[in-house]
Amino acid sequence: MQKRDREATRARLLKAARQRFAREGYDATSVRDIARDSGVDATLIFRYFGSKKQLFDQATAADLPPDLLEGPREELVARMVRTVVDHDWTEYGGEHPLVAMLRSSAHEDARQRIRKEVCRTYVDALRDLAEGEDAELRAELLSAWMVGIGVLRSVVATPALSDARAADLAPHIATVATALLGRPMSGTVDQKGEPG
Amino acid sequence: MQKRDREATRARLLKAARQRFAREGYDATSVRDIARDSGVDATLIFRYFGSKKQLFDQATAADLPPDLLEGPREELVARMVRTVVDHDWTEYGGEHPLVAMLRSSAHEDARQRIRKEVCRTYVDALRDLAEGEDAELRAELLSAWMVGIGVLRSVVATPALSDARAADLAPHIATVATALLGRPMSGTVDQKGEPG
DNA sequence: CTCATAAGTCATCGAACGCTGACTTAGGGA
DNA sequence: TCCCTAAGTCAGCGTTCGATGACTTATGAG
Repeated sequence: MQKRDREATRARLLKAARQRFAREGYDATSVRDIARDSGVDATLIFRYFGSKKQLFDQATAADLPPDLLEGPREELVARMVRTVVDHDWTEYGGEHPLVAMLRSSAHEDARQRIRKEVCRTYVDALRDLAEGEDAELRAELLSAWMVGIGVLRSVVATPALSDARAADLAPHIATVATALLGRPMSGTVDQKGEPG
Repeated sequence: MQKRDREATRARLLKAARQRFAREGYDATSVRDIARDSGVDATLIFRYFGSKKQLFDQATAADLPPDLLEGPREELVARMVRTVVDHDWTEYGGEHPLVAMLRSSAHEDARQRIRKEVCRTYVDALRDLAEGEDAELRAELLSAWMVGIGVLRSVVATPALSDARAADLAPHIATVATALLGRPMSGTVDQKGEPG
């Protein structure tokens, strides 16, 4: 028996909710499921979060926009791929939060969240790199690639991409990013003081 | 009042089911929704299809693998993009069937369907074109792009890609496909006897 | 027209859903 | 130790879900 601790209980609910919502989507997840997973009474969900919807919003709120903008510009795409491929997303049921949220994309709220996140994390950052007339379109095309890689990895589970690490993708990333952005792009992220 | 016609009623149910399941996913769609949309009594769903699940299977059964393999090999990717971007998917609620099925990807059955479809439609066809050591990986990377473009268009609804026609993407498709496959690829589909 | 049959309707089931208000219990300050 | 308060429990509400079986009605063959 654990001690009574409001914040710890809240955290356990949030963690279980994140995993359930990621793996099974909003509709297929019941508040009773989340309560059972976390070993917490279901009614506390409403006491602490108000409603299932508000729990979803808080559980899937992207608390972690990784430091994509830090580092050399020519490594931006490589850093994006690393967050999609190498990052540990076990907190989100092992799937990239964006891919996970696609499962709940029947609801307009979730769609807007996805839209905002994709634009903020990928398109906006890439548009600056893509110079020329249709910079927006090329930035979106490269963003589409990132999202597609995430989808094929964790939803479609296609053989080669599922097992691939970011390093395996590096040469291809460099080629495509360079071709699409019209400027030389690196496929790998330079690690300070790390042996090559 | 329309005449009693088993096949016509079945077809109306299938059509309504396709649109509902595509737009809102499996869980957010109730058999009563489908019945209301099609103006048919809900119990006929179980009489004609057995269960909601079997209706879903039949409604989303890909009856249309477009003739992707017909035509010049160097136009294969361009043909794929056309089916994603230019094809009229109003029968599926205006969204590409694969993207629509992603909404139901919480269920393992749907995931397997998606996996089979992606592999059959995209990866298998592209692997032949990608010569060299990691042909499989490059085929999957290009497939990921196709899927990602579909997702950004209809789920994320990013501005430039949503409005784009296949012709707008042509030069970029040619560039990326050529770079990834290591052989010259066309960005457009040559139309027989059609003025350029 | 008759009427057997197939097409469509109706009432309703049990289970699961999100959610609520009244209740019980643990735990630290006095 | 007492006891007030906050943390956690419990029974159950109203609704909706997928699904069933008995019923009614239209329709075409004879």
